[in-house]
Amino acid sequence: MGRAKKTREYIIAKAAPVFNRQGFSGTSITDILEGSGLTKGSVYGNFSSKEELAAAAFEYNFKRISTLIFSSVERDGNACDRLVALAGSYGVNFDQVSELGGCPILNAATDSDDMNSLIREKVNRSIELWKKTIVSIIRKGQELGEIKADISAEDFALLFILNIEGALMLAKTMDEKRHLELAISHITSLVDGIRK
Amino acid sequence: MGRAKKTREYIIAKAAPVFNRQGFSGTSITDILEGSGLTKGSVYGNFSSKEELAAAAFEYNFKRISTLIFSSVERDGNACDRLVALAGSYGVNFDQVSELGGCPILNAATDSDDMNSLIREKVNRSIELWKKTIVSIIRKGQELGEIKADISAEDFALLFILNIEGALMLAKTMDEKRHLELAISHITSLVDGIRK
Amino acid sequence: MGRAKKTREYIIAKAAPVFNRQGFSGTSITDILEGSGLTKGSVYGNFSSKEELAAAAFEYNFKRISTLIFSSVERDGNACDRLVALAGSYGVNFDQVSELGGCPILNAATDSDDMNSLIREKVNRSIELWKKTIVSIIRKGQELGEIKADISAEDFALLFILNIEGALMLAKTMDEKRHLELAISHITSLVDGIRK
Amino acid sequence: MGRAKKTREYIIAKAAPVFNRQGFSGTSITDILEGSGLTKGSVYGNFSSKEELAAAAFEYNFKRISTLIFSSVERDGNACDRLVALAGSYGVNFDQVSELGGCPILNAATDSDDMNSLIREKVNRSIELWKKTIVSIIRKGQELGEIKADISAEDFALLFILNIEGALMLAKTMDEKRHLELAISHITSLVDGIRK
DNA sequence: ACTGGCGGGACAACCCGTTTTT
DNA sequence: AAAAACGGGTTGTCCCGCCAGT
Repeated sequence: MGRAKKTREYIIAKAAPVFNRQGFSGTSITDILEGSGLTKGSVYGNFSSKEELAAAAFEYNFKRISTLIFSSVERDGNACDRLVALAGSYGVNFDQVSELGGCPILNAATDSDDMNSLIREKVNRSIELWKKTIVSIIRKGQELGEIKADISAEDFALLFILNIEGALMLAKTMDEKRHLELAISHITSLVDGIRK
Repeated sequence: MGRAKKTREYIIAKAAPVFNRQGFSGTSITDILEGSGLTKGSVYGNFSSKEELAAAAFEYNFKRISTLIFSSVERDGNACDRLVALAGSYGVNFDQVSELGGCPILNAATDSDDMNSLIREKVNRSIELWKKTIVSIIRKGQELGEIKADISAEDFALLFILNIEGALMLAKTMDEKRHLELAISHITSLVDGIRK
Repeated sequence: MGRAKKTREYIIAKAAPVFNRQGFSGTSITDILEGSGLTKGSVYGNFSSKEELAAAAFEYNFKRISTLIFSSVERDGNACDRLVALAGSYGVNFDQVSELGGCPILNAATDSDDMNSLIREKVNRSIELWKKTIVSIIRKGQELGEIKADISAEDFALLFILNIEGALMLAKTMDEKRHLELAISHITSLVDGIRK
Repeated sequence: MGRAKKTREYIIAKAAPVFNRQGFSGTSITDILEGSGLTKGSVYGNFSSKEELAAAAFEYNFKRISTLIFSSVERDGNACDRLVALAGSYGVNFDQVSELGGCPILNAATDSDDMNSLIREKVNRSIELWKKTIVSIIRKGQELGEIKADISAEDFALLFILNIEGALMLAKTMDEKRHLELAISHITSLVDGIRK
């Protein structure tokens, strides 16, 4: 990685949790600068606007959380087990995710400022990516006869996501990790329902 | 209603959708003033700060959406039918809710600015209220033998809420009303599962 | 005193120390209202502008302090003794004057906002009045042969005033009552110098 | 001088007479901006608050007036002559001082807004400095046998200052330079009184 | 008739994201 | 790449007019 690239990455790493916690318009460039040794010059030398930085920060956040979540899911094995493990991973990593300001998808999707922006686009792409991952687990499970064939993989993936996101919101707002665990066990029983 | 009270209500009514759409720090007092005929004098004469106004606006939004949603649910009848009707009501009223900027609970809960504020408190109270309503429907159903007695009313209510909220987020972000309907039919099948 | 007159006086009495302490532009109408039970309506019903109120407040302050200072000076007796007593009176009443925010003449004269205003005029008239009082004491003393005849009463009066005012400024700013007492003893020796 | 330092100095130079004439709360940042080619950004880039700027402006004013006054006083020579020259310097430079808005010490000390502020502190330090200068002239005179040894240098200095300040106030308010001259000639005779 | 207090809107101080200069 | 300047935006306060209710 070149030096320029490195600075860019450093800025993003510093900006990411701040944007995730405070939202786009709640975050000022100065907020990001504080305690980072950065200067406005270096930020605007690397990003053409606050929005571009925020977009890069979102991607960084998403990748970070994704890595965290997916790292604890075996790459192989029974599809149902993998789904259960994936859901469980949100519970296991809840505290770490909270520390970074919560789920970046949930935050960015509801951060109302970025309507019509390039962030919105990235959020949608991220959800699609997430969905696709789940869909491919299910499809593979169906091919291997581990999951009922007449189940809509798309719908199940969506249900999975929406349960996690809804639970994350509730857990964070009400400060009740239990609510997330409730959703996880619900998903687990859902998975059991499609098991062949 | 006195003149002052009326102005106060008018300000809240004008501010509510703007806050709901743009979030707290994404909304400037000027945004609210624009096209409302209001002036700063009248706003700050009636509210001591932007935050106080935002809190009042949240309450207004919540009450408005609640009325919308609950008005289409029969006050009497079978508990399961009522739960299904309640879930369905989110689908029926989706467009109207969208017009107001989406679910105020979802918006306010994820609006990262209001950590530690009086809005946060109101959001939590609103969720509790919503939960309590569902719980009481279930409890009544259990008493009348319409719903299995061994079901946790609390957990079911939470699951209900988190499915709706997660779906609302997905539907809004991806502009796919279908996702909400998916959650509704999921809830419907969940209700069928607890029917006696 | 009619009721209207009474309200007017009450407003002035409440406003006077605030203006004396905070100056014209440093004082907001709201400052005066606070903790007085007054309302803006009543203020603007009785005074056409903030400036008019400030002018009335200055007069009130001046009269109050004058009364305080002159009340301890015998109306008759030796002119030199009366001058010494007058000077001493500033020392005796220093704490009370301080409580009201200091010498209104000094405050108003140096309150730079009221250049070209009706307050400026009132300040000048007040100084003239003060000077005249001292001049008349001296003149009477000269007529009665208590004071040297070749002394300029005007100049002596001016010197008297300017010593008191300068000392008041120093004493207040540096929080050293001693500085006022120094000026008083200086004036005392000055008086001794013109005694016949 | 670096560019930043230069801008800072320029801002202070522009702000100083405005603050001296209009007082702290009577001066708005916009007042300073007007006709100076300055922008808000540059002001707040160089000063963290209005108060900090006002404090810098006071120091600038004080230094400027001090230079004006003390430049016409010989560094050597008879102590009494120097004291007389110093007093006289206020008369000679009265018009120039007036043009800058009057004596910054008098103005700042009576500008009621800055109670408890860092300006107040600077004012006190300035008076102390002024006093010390006079005291050292006297002390030196006493050592050289030009001034009576039993005179309190401190008290004389205070008397000197308070006469000048009181006279400055009177002269400015009543628009009578004569009053200042009266004080100067009074000080002159005071000096004669301590001459050995 | 009068006064309490709501409303008006200009303006306050200060901060923002960004561009220009060094 | 950093520092400084920019100027329009932010929330909130100001003084004051004016109307509603006694």
